[in-house]
Amino acid sequence: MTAEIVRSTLHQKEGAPFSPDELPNLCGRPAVLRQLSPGEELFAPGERSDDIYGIVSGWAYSYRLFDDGRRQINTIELPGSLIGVASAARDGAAVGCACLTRVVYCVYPRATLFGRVMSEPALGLRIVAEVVRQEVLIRERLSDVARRPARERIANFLHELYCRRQITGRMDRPFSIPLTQTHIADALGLTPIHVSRTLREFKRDGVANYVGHDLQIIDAGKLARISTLDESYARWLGGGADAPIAAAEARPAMAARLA
Amino acid sequence: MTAEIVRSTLHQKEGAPFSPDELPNLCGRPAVLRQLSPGEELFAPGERSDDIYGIVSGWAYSYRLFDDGRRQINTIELPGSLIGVASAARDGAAVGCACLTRVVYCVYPRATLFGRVMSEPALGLRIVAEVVRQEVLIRERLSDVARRPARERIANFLHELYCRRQITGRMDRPFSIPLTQTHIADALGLTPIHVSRTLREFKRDGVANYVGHDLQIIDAGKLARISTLDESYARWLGGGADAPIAAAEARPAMAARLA
DNA sequence: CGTATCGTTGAACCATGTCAATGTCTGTGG
DNA sequence: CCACAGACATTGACATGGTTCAACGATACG
Repeated sequence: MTAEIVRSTLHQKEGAPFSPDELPNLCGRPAVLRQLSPGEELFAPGERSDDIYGIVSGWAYSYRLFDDGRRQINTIELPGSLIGVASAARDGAAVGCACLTRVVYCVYPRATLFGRVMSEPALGLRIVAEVVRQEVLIRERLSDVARRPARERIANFLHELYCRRQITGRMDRPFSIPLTQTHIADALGLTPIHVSRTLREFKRDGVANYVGHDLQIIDAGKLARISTLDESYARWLGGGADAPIAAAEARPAMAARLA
Repeated sequence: MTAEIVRSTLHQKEGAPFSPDELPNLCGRPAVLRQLSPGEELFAPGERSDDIYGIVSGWAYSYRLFDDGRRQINTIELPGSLIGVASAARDGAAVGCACLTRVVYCVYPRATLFGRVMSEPALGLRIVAEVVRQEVLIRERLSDVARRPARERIANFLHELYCRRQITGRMDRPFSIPLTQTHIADALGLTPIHVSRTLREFKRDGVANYVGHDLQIIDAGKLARISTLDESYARWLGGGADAPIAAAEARPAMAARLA
């Protein structure tokens, strides 16, 4: 039993460690639920919060604000995301989290959630898995921003979202993304102007186009071809249809010292 | 007692969740210890490993390798770091971890470490804290790479290392960093050539200079002035001399539903 | 119908990359 | 002790992707 929990927790077969359905009961009893409209904030930069949030439905983004007014979008949060675990590690950091669509989420006081871990250790492992999942996304973004030209960078970003879409709940067709060009720019370290130019090309090439305030993916195949996400990553994003892994059984550590 | 563990885990007062001293006994009994020389790898890209590593002494860096041969350095690992928690989430990712100096580290089979969490839940929270710590570093790096010009980017990077130095064990004076210009370039998304130019300026301005293969910080004050790390972050890096936090006590979650 | 928000377009500029050559140090083998 | 090779760092000339500035266009909303 223990071994099984460990195995399933480490090798996430689902899109995220937590499914939106189970979030309200994560602490054993029903959590507080709230909802917000597009543009509103779960928490604002500089605000000290002792809560952790779980997204039940909708899109949000967490970001950091700089003195000079610039904004760095770190992650796009979809249903199943746990928000605030990392943000609060360093107190006083100017991080915030705002909604892109209508968002329903639950609230866990930190102490309650972590207290629950003490009585239910497997929850701790799942939280580790969730934080790790976010870290993987950010590492990937870092590589993109550091080394890829704007075109690939944007394509990778959109492709990532396209792959994560199954978590969105609805598998719309065509898939549409509630992001402004300024959001994209702030996520990727570009200028809205340059995003505009690049997206213009995407439109010309029949890859993606704005419909109202949503960016619609017209041809996912073309998008995938422009993007440089490798296939195994794309699969992992989509819910870990990764090759099955022979998980080691939990057993006592071997004792040995350095010669 | 529980509340105390939760509190101390969440608001890390030390430089890292784990101290190098306690790493060998993390799983309850002495872990396997190994050591490597500069340039050798704890694990190589593409290698599938079911182990997690804890750095006891020395410097290492974890990185990702691309098809085109490029390398993205994600984090500089210092004593106390837990490596491989994130790397293995997505199997088959081309990530590796290599030594910058002689490194002593311990090895935990994943299943053993996570199995231990089941019997000692507080360990789970400490692992969460460690993963979160790394994530904060990467988010910061992302902001730098996305928005800062090369000069600030490099200054921030060096300043970060300078602040983390107390974890290095020896508080050398002057502080020296075992990184090649190519390492710095690969960490920050720059060209070694441009790093060279910028470091040349740093030398001219009496900020930092190479001595042998180590970059020595000559004037930490000047470095801090060039860098844009905010003060609270610098303190956090240095071991969380953060303002004390009134930690909430662990208590039952309030039950309430969305109206 | 005025105002706000977001996207588009063009022209000029510049931080950084690219290419290519040279310099410096260290260790090694004859 | 010298010759040589390998790994890094330095320097200069040139190319360019992306920014900046500035103006204009479209769409939505009260």
